[in-house]
Amino acid sequence: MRLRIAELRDEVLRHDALYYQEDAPELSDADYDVLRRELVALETEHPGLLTSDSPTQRVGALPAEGFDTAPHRSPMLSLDNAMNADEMRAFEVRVSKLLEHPDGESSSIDFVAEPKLDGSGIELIYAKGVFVQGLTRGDGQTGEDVTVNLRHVPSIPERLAAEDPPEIASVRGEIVLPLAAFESLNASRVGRELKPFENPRNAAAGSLRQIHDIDFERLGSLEFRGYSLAEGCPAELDRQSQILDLLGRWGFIISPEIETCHGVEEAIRFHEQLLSARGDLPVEIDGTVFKVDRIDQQETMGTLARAPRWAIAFKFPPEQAETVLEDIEVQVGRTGALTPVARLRPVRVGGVTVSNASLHNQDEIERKDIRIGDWIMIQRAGDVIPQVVRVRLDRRHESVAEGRRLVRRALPSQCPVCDSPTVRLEGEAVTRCANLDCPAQLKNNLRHLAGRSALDVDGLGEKLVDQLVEAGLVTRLSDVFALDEDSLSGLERMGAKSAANLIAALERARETTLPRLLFALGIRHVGQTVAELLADRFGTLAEMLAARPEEVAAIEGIGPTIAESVSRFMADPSNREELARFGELGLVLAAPEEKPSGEDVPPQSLDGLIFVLTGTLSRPRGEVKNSIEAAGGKVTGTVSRKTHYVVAGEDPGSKARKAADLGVEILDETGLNALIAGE
DNA sequence: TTGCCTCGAGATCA
DNA sequence: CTCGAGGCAA
Repeated sequence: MRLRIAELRDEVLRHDALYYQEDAPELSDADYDVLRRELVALETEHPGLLTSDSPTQRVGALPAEGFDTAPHRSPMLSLDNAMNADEMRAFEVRVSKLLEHPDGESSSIDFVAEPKLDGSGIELIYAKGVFVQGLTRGDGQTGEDVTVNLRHVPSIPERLAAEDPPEIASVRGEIVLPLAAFESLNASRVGRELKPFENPRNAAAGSLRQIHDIDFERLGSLEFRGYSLAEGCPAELDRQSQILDLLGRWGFIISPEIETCHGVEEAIRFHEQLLSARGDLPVEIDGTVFKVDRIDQQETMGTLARAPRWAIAFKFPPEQAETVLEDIEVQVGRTGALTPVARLRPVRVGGVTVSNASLHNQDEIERKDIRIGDWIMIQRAGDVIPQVVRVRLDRRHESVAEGRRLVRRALPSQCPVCDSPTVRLEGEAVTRCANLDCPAQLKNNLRHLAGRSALDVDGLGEKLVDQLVEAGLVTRLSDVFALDEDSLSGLERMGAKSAANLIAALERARETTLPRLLFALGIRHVGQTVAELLADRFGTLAEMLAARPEEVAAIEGIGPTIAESVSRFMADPSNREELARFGELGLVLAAPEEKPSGEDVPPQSLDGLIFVLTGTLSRPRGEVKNSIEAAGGKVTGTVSRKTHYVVAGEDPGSKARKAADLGVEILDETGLNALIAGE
């Protein structure tokens, strides 16, 4: 027995090395799995023989903290949505216009229709046909490197089945957990006295983020389906449908339901058929994705910052459920706004259990005639946020109708937290607590100040903020910087170590930058963007405090509302005192940090320049536009004094004349390319 | 908004 | 063992 265990350990270690270091596994994942499981089983049976150097005990090869991040080869964008057939038709009109189709010819546009998989978006990189890296979507620019986990997903080929694979291929697709696998995985988890997963989507996304004790059963039940090739597409392919075929030949699973539709009406019919087949599919889907099939047309249309213009996600109607509105609670936000929140009898909808939903404001409650005790219909809109659709008036109980139970509770005239009078300004939907020192506002402001894009105070979370305010340790924002180990002792879950950590975090947070400070203050209408603008314009806090309202209002991108709010804040004596106190308590402003464009992004040769295109260019306009935007420039439609360059192709239109009139420089394509190249 | 994962550290019990 | 914080994904 001892011998067999030693043998297995050596084998597993050897294959680990082949797999992770050499990138040349000899065993299939399944065979490796068998080996490893035998070892685990024997060790479990004979705990006496378990040693710490066994590969089953090892976490070594994995990063100690979280996953590394890595940039995507090109941004992973999202898709525009259509919620109904009319929005689909509007999409088709946009497409036709961009392709300059005369009316009536639109039926000639081919769309590839693919089920919209409800999983987790992933990019796989193949170098010379070998799987080398897999990333989550992340923020679209940068994702988490989950390669180690993806190597155990059976439908991700280790090698592309290609004669002559591209140097680099970037295959994008979705990781899903098929329903059958979800069921058996949960059965097995229950058998092992683990909590079953709530829904396949979260189980799949969670599987990718495991870092210890890779769960082979879990990863083995995932499925990857490919849907695009962001890099490495052979030049002879000119349609999305051909790319899908290629991915299939390379060894990827492609959704079998995929079809090409001619024109929008056919697309709408496909979508309806898919909806009725939804329940019979092996994986969860939440709509249909339509892409313009021809790649030259995609290029002509181009891509916006957020999403390509040549694709759309036609979503299925959101799942709805009925439940009882048990109470309406009133929350006080950072700005003092009172928000009514529905407390619901928990109900499953769209794979999760919903028990809260915002009711937004008083008008909303009245418009829908929502009363405590009502049966209401809820749905999850836009994938995420639960909303109250309507009241089931036919199910309204007599006692609710007659108002014997608490009905249609208006937002109170007194703040539920501090009892100060509330106000609702003429023409505004929000009701506010007028007390600037309201503890609820203070708590939220403190949370905001501690947030990652503000002063970034590590470890200062919601519970701690509650305690600090309730204990009276913080009565205004600057008080956080007066905290010390002594004052913290006595708070819940606050031992010596936690206290020291918080003090250290505050010490780090004391050194910050002007934009972060301006954002951290929670000035109305000042988010990260406006804070940056203000900091760019004024440079120092002293300048900021000395700024005249007209100067603030004159900043490009800042309108009268924001300017008014900023000026008022800066003029307020108690705010000025607060700012001074921050300084006294050690807050210092360092030079502004590098803009996020810093390291990996090449220098932006066209930064801030505005272009107008005219005439026939050698490439589709969308392409030219993309390359200008990729270099940091902007392309607009009309020539004005703000235009920096007009790019003129073959027989230019009136825009070239206008440019000449306004004295705007005119470039040909050669000139443009030189400019992009940085000359 | 919910569900998932990880980490550090406090709380609890043998 | 449990909790709080933090991060990620839809």
